[in-house]
Amino acid sequence: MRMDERKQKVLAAVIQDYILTGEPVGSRTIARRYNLGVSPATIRNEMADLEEMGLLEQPHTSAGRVPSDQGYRYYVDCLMPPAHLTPEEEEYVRRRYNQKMLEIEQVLAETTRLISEMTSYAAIALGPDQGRASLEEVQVLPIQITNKALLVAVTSTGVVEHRVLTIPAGVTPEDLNRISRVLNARLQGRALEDLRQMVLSDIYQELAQHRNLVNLVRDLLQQLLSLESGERVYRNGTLNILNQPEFKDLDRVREILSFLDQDEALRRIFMTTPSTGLTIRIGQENKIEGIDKCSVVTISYTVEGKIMGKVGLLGPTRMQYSRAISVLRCVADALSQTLEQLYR
Amino acid sequence: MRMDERKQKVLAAVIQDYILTGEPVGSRTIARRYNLGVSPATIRNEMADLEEMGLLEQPHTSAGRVPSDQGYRYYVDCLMPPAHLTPEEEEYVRRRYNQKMLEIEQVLAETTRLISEMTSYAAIALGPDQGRASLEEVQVLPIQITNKALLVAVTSTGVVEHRVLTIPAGVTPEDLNRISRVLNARLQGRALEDLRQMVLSDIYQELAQHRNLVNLVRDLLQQLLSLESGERVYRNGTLNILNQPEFKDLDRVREILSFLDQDEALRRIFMTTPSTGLTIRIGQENKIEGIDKCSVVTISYTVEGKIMGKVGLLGPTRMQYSRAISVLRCVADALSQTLEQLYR
DNA sequence: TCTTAGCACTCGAAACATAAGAGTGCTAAC
DNA sequence: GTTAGCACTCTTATGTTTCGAGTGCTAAGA
Repeated sequence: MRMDERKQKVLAAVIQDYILTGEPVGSRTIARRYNLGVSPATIRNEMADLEEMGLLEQPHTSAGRVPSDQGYRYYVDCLMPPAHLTPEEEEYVRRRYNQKMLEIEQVLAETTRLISEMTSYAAIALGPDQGRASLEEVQVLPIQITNKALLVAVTSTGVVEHRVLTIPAGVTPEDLNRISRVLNARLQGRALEDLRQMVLSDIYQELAQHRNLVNLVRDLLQQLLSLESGERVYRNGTLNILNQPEFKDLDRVREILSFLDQDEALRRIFMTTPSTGLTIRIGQENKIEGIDKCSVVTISYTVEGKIMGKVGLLGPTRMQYSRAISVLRCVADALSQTLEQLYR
Repeated sequence: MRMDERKQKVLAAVIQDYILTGEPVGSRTIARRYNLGVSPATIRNEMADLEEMGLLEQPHTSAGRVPSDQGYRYYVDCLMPPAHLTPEEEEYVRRRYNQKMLEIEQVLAETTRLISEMTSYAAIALGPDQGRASLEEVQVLPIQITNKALLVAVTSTGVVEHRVLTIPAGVTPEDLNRISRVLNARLQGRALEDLRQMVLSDIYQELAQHRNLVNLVRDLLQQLLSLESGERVYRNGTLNILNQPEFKDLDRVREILSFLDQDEALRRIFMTTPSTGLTIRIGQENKIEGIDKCSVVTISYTVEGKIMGKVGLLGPTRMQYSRAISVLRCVADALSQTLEQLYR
């Protein structure tokens, strides 16, 4: 069956109406609201064709039509009018990034907040891969008073992590200083995920000459290896799905919320997404159990042209795709610029 | 009306049965399952009395009885048999705290995880008041490569916070060292909430002699003032409420989940609780909008006899109170001990 | 050949009716 | 004071009816 222009118009009308109202839409409604210049009967014929093509579905015989995943897909690929944020909204996004934020974690947290606020869907984000990031600075700080020290590590992605260590009696601040120097000399510029395979025994040899440092150094290296080396995950507005009329079923809600609660699950969303540009996954296209009634839109953000991570949102398949896309485009843009500055 | 022994037995039976099954319980059930040696008719009379006393309620004429908030209250205060964890469970709790955890934040996160796991309710915790904690260490670290520095602050509660700073060109590591020394000398032992009222201008004067340090120092002091100074809030297992049959209503679920989502709301829960020992708030006793169908049990944890913060849980008024209490007691105990060691 | 008016048909949602069952309160007997 | 008996109440489940929205088909018209 061919997809002539009128079919396209009908399909677009059905989807737009359904996205707007959430109710199955009938031929009469289309004829009335969108003046295509033909009668309901004609539209009925077209809709029957579109159903046969797999683009529309009928919940039951006497209901209107509802878009199928494929229908949304066709709409998104071919029919959807391009949308832009208003200048005011673009300005608003820019302002939100103009706050003083000097750490990527803060920036990404703010990003998810912004996305969920502007779309009313659940916003998610994936931080840069810490494993590939290199160590930029390692310091062991003495802490007065207690028998503790602080291991601080800064990676090239600007993520700061710390670990508290117990130091054995007799270890002096000078010892710690020496340790810091050696660690920096040996580890600076090395990728976190390479640490595991590196010959840390060298360092161990060099530092553990003194008896009382043996335990400390072992502990320290162990802590270094335990630094989070995957991509960190951010989320915001997950409770927004409670406002979607299609999720009035408790079991489904539980399923989705539990899903969004797990870092690993969110990583899986991003993993199965091509690493570049904007991606839209509609319903079953998500090969992931539990969100097959949802759509996921993601976009990557970059620094100096290199992809650093991704941000995205999750909502019902009945999503305002054009809105979602324009928000994500704008936000990813502003985010990239912000990070660009951050790393300069 | 007097509360004789038989009434107590009937009330206890009704509540225990209701907690177990979640269904309104009738006189027949009580007579069958709990052998009080009297007939359903007698029990009916007692239940009518208990209803008149405000301890039981009837959803409708032909349903069984359901405990009222006051009924639970009487049960908790006077009837509930004391419960203890099994030795295995106590051992399990101890083992969970035997992991290497050197930071209070980690300990509290693990604590909420443990509580929600053991009770299937939502676990919440309140960290120590950072405002009253004193600064134990302030350091400004140079970071190689970039034009950034790292402000690290450690408070007496063992909380570590960091802030990234931009440093103007020309500032040397020695400058930063000097700044660290001065800050430490001036601020060590001061409470965070006193910083605001302190004459920071002294420090400003002392440090900002050099032109190029002016901005940095101003920035630095500002960051110090921005250190989180309230109590941090922890939560875990909030989605457990989706499993409670009494919360099958989406609106109620939304209300509670949104509530639990806000740090401020959680603080309010703890604030309205007397600062010592174990507290149980049943239903409307929570003077807080949105959780008036819930019960909250909290308990404080201490270090060297001083109250540091609180942990607790939130579930339906139909809660296994004795279980909740014994879990919280045991956990709070182990938590206190763990922190005790941490601070030694 | 395409379009459309007309109409019978389908199916779900809502309204209503009925029956079953659980539990109560009351009364009178023990 | 206790309890058996019984009428009564109210919810839940189930069935029935009605209503309306929307369809598919057919035949007439352009």
